[in-house]
Amino acid sequence: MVKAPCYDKNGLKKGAWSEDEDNKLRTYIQRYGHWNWGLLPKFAGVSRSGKSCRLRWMNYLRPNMKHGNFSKQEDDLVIDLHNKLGNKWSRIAAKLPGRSDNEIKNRWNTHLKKRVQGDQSGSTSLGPDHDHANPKVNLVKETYGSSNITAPTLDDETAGDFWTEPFLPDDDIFVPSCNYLLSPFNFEFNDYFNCQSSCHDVMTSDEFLWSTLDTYVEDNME
DNA sequence: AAATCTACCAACCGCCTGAGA
DNA sequence: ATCTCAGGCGGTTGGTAGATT
Repeated sequence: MVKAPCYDKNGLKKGAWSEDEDNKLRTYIQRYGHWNWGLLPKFAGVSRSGKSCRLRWMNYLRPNMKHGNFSKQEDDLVIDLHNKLGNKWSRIAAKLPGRSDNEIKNRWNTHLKKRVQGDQSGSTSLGPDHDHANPKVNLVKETYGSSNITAPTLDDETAGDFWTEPFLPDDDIFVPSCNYLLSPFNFEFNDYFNCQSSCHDVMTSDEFLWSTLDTYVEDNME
């Protein structure tokens, strides 16, 4: 189901993400945000490309991401939006809370495309409570239910921002007890790191970063 | 029980776009 | 006006689990 880990020519890891990598990336972004995807992996302590980190965050680690089966309402909304927008997965994803463009694309290619093709030669069988006139309403109903949360207006072009704006941590979010994660604003450590890494043309492993952190802590903390 | 096939989906790759120099 | 680069997007790949032979 997942790609086996391997390494590219720069020593950056590829393939499936480990739980440890997920935790490092999640923890870093929750604390400092994704201020620069290109540099973020180094500061977060993961041996991945910035692109890989961005993808992992956007598709899997972001808060409130749903995983698993799509509801009928979600399927209907994807079909409706695909009918209107075509393969604009990011725009479709902006209308589906908790679903990434990648997930929707996969859903379309593996299930919905066949269903739509089949429907063109027959009729659809939607649930009794399905709002045929407005599938968006179905999704909002299901997603928000009777909660007090106010959903964005799905017709609002800015609604996508509601789901993709920078994440602000709250008390419920898991944060490991590492007290010296790299901050882009921690210039003292940055200088220290650059000094320590000067003999390394390329940072080849996160072990190096963490060992440097350990050394830094030993040298600078009581 | 073993081999093969199929469906699924996480992740990668390459291209495009927009911002800044 | 042109170039560079980071971020984003959409198409594709490939590993795995489950189904089938």
